[in-house]
Amino acid sequence: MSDTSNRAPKKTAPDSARRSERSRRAIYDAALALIGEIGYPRTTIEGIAARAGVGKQTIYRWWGSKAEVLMEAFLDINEQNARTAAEKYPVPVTTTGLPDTGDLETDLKLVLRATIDELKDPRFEAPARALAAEGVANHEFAEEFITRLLMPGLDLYTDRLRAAQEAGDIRAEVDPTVARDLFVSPLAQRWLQYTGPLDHAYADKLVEYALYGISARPRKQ
Amino acid sequence: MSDTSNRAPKKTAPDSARRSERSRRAIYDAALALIGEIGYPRTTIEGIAARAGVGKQTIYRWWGSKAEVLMEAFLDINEQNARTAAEKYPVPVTTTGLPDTGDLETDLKLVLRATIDELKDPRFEAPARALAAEGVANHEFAEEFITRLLMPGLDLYTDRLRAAQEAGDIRAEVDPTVARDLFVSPLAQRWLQYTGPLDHAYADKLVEYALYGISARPRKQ
Amino acid sequence: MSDTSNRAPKKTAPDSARRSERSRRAIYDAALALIGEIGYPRTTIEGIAARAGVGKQTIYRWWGSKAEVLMEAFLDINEQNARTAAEKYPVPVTTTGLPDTGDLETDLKLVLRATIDELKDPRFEAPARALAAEGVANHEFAEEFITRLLMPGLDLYTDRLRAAQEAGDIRAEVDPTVARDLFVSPLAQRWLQYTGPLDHAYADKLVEYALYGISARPRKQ
Amino acid sequence: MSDTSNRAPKKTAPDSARRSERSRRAIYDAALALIGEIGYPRTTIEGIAARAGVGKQTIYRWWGSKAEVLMEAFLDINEQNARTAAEKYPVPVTTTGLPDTGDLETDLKLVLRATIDELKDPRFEAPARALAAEGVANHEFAEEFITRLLMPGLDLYTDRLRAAQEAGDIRAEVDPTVARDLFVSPLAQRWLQYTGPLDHAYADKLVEYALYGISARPRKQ
DNA sequence: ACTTAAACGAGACGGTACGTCGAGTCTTACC
DNA sequence: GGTAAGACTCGACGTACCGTCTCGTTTAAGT
Repeated sequence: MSDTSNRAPKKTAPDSARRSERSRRAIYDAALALIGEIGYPRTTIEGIAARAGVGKQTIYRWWGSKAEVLMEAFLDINEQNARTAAEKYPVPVTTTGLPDTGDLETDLKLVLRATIDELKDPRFEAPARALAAEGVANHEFAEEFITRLLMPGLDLYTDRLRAAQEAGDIRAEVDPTVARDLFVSPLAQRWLQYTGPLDHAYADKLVEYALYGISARPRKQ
Repeated sequence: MSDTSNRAPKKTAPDSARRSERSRRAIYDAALALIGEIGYPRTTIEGIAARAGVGKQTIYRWWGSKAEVLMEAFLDINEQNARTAAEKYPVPVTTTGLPDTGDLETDLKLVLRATIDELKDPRFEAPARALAAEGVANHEFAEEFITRLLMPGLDLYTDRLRAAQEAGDIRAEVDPTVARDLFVSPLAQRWLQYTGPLDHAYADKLVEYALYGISARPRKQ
Repeated sequence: MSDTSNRAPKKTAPDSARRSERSRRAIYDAALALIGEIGYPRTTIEGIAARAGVGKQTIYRWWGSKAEVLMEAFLDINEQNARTAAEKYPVPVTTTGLPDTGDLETDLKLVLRATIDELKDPRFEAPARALAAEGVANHEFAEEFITRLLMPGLDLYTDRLRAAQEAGDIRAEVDPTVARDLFVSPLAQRWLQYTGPLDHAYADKLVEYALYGISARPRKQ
Repeated sequence: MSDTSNRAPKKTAPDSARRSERSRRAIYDAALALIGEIGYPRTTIEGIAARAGVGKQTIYRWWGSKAEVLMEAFLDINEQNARTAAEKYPVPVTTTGLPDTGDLETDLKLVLRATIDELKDPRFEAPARALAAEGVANHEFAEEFITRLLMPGLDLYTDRLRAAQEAGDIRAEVDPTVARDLFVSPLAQRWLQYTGPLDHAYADKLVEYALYGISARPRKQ
């Protein structure tokens, strides 16, 4: 049931059974709070430790870097959200996947709009950007970031599109992972790089253009 | 016509007329070399100064941060490339814009493939990622980064698409900036976040899907 | 008995119980060595730290300035000398005070000669001058310098003179601290300001003149 | 015959005939003002130049260090004082020497008291201490300091004492330079090292003790 | 009066050290 | 053995001045 695998130990793996749950949570809380208040670069390990009422060594024992702390803090939030959602709905959305009402266009617009709303959540913004930036700059970190945080979200889209393809709503020769990028990447870039406004109208246009094409002429051949 | 005003002075603006061109170039070279060799985070202002054979104050006098140095180094490269290109071709590509042979699909594939090749250029990689990461994390920096480096490149796409629209190749009601994202953002995200392979086949698929849509059914209404 | 209070803390006083004795001695040694080798002004905190194999912060944690380090280095030497002397002689000189053979003139000549020899000790010269100079220039520092280093030495003279007065060797109305200056200040000035040769003959003359006066005529009244 | 030679040039001796008198005075004024306001160590060459409205190079051209500037500023003050005094009195004091009324004791008390008053002049204090401190720490500088500033003042005492000796007021075998120290050095040390109060009563006692001795017994032999 | 070369103000430059901050390691005392 | 606390070594930060080096601009001498 519980996670007994050690993560990122330094010398001799610490005994995670004796780990202080209290400190772990305090560290997550302190890290997220500080990043929200003073920004990621000015958030220091020392600052997190002091705010959490924890020794520095306790952080270094269990994590390899500030970025790792932040990522696990995020994963922890996800987990809690999932648990909370599970209480409300018998079968949580994040487990089932994206809604499938049979109307692909409507479903996609709905989900993209929701994604945009989530990206614009101010509590979410600062730490999420920090995490993304770390991933851009640091290949090694990116790998963990992608597999543990980013991909699970993207796969929901891929799955929904694959389902649509099987239902005959999407052309058979289309690669679902590429198709997924047509919807998701523009959102990602507008969020990451401020290349334009990120609103519901944008989501709707993306869905229309991607589904039916922008060309005024039929495909060659 | 172009911007000759001095930028980013500290206390009492230094006299840019007396600025040492020699030092400026040495600093760009040192910064790019170090970022390539040891990575952006381990590249320090002190390291750049030492490598460039320059006093630290000379860097702090003209730039506000490591990121600013890097950005201007990039702009400087762009300028030099433009100058070099101008010698070869009477009318440089970057001024004219993207190629317009009349065949939109072919043109787009060509340009996207070239963009991908450029993104994968190993000399380009490390500093460009550093710059992008800095932009993701730091809104203030992002603004300059976007207007001075990112947007000029994106606008070439927008312009080409607008031309296609005027030529009747793209539906009239399509927003060219949104259309542009269908091609460019997937590349951006795959490069920034390693969400999938970034190759010529990918570029081709993107163009096909975006131009003609992925839907197996006609648009509603 | 001795001074166990912590001194000169910066922000939140560091815990002197956990202080590294090893580093403290290394810092004293490095400071004295550097001052001897390259002189006081060219001796830097960074240099001391590097030579002592110590972080700069360790110096800044426990001392407020280069001068304070030097003074404590001196006090440390004094302490060690006292300890060493205590091993040789059951009752150390510095505790007993100046010799009192009953012959004031001889005693004073002996002690002044010894003082001159000590002042001319080459190991002693550079750091002692630096300390004195710092005291001349800086009133705040002077206070500590005087009470902790200078006065204890001077008081030995005052005490000896007071004893002589009680023995009837010195006129009753003479102020011993002023009398002390007649012997000590000329030495001090010749050492500090090079106003003349500083040798045993000088000491002898001082004693004779001060004890019996330079006037060829009797006192008025 | 007179000294028109340039002093302390750097590379090729500057032409002192073309020297700007205006700048020279401005530099003296700025140096003394700054030392009075913020203290000697925090007074910088750059600060003096800025305050004097002068280029740094103008200082480096004519002086070798901050201390040299200060010393010449002092000599300049002396000169001006001498000139001012010369206007009042036909034969200036500093040229004639100390007063010689025939009563040695009274003369010495008068002059020592005047010296003490001068030492305690607040305008005089900060720069004079700085100069003295520099002399203590730096042998090379000390030499100039002594010959040009200190000794001329001390010689007045020596001369007066020699005159007294010739008049039969002081024993024939007494060395006047040593005798001089009995009066002057205690003042110097109390001023330099704060070893006790420096007032008129102290001056009086010094004169009495030095003239007639502190011993209660006659000289041996 | 005109020419010309040096001194001048200004300040950018390559450097060194400052005093501070934080990283990551290590030690001590507690539980 | 994990923990809170914090001293330690190390290295970079951004600042302040150093002393040197151009730059024009006065300015005084010598034509």
